[in-house]
Amino acid sequence: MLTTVPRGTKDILPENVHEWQYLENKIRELCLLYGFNEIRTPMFEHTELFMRGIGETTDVVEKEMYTFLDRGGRSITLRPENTASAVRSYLQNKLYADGGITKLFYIGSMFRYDKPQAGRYREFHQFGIEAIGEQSSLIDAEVISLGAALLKDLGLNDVLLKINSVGCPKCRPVYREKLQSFFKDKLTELCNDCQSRYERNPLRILDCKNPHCKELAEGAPKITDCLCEECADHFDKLQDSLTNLGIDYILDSHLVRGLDYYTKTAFEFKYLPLGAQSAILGGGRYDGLIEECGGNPTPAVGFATGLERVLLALETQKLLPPKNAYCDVFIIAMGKKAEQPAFKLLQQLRDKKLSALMDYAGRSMKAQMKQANKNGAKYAVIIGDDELANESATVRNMTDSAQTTVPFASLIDKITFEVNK
RNA sequence: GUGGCUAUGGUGAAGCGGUCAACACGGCGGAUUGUGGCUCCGUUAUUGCGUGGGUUCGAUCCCCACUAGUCACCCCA
Repeated sequence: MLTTVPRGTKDILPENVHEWQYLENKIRELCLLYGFNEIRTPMFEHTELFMRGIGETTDVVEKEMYTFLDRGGRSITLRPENTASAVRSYLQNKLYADGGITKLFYIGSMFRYDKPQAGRYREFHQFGIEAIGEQSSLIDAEVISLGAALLKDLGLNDVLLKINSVGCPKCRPVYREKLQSFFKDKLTELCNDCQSRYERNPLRILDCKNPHCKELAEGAPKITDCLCEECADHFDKLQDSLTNLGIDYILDSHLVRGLDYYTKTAFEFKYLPLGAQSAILGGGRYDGLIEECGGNPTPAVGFATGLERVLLALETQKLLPPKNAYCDVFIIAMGKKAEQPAFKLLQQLRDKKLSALMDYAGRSMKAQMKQANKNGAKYAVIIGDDELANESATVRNMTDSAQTTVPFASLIDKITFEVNK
């Protein structure tokens, strides 16, 4: 126990952090380009925020939240996603006061008590964006295009964009009824899950993987045929925008998002080779959430993407950057007398912003050379008895093995010059 | 939460109911005087085979539980 991480968590080790940094850098670069600003909200919030925001009957809230009472008796929950928090912050800090649209993005840990498997962790990381305060379908298209651009920038080509509209409080109930009457006489044939979905959330039946349910669902009314005029228009315009931008998509009337707050646009980028975890980026519009959280009715749209899954996808495609060694100079001190002068030189090089390393164990020349090599040093600087006697160091270029003798007096300048050239 | 599979040194992995548990990589050291990347040699790896029980004269190899990983379902990112 003492030397084991809790189930579903993972160390990101030094040999892999560069992959995360690479991904995060790409994300920040892109968000800047699209005018999204980073926001960092607390890792935990009042439980109520997620219950209201995400929806009490969702799986996330019902069985996946890390909820506990703090010492003051408050019910606290580790954030299972960041949209509710972003909206809370938007309201609390009156970000709407700036007028117009508020464009936010976040990167951070989320927590869900799931059964872990590859690409699914209890602590996982999401990057997401939220555009709050604009109802035009252009912003939906912008959000989707940012997602598409990210995956494309990363080199991930074999992704599939699916879109759908889940309607609004006006037209969804109508559709819901139509669906129920469609399944009414098939009810007993549906799987157990779907039978309970029939009452609670019949839209979910369309999403069922059970082959028989799939069969039964064939010919079910499509929500896109039942949208109210406003939703239908919004959806049409979104498709025009996507086509206009050259973003390929497929319509999937069975695409239903898991969280209650979605309205109108729902979309998902899939990377099929990941199997059950193929959903790498998903989002949609949530025009009702801000009001649900106590604000004025405010339209909003956003997405979230699972960084572990993106990384997994990049790994299968061999798209991750290699870790590059970072060492300009390795100093080799031979013998006790050379130790302090070498140590001083180490500091002087670092003061010049050159990355420098040395060995402290008094190993053999050969062993130290090996270390220099392993660390990817560009130069090795050797200081031993001969060098001390001559007040000069031996500088070895590790790539072409050329060696020169450089007086201590000009050593720093010489090395700095060589490395920076 | 349900079901299947798996669990050997830092890593990848062979292996058998009972002599020192292969091999490869890695680490460390060496191949004449103070020199790396290739090659060769030696050495090392909680005297040990996830943890705890059981069967047995005896288990790393058989059984059970637990833990963890993995896959599928559920759901999601």
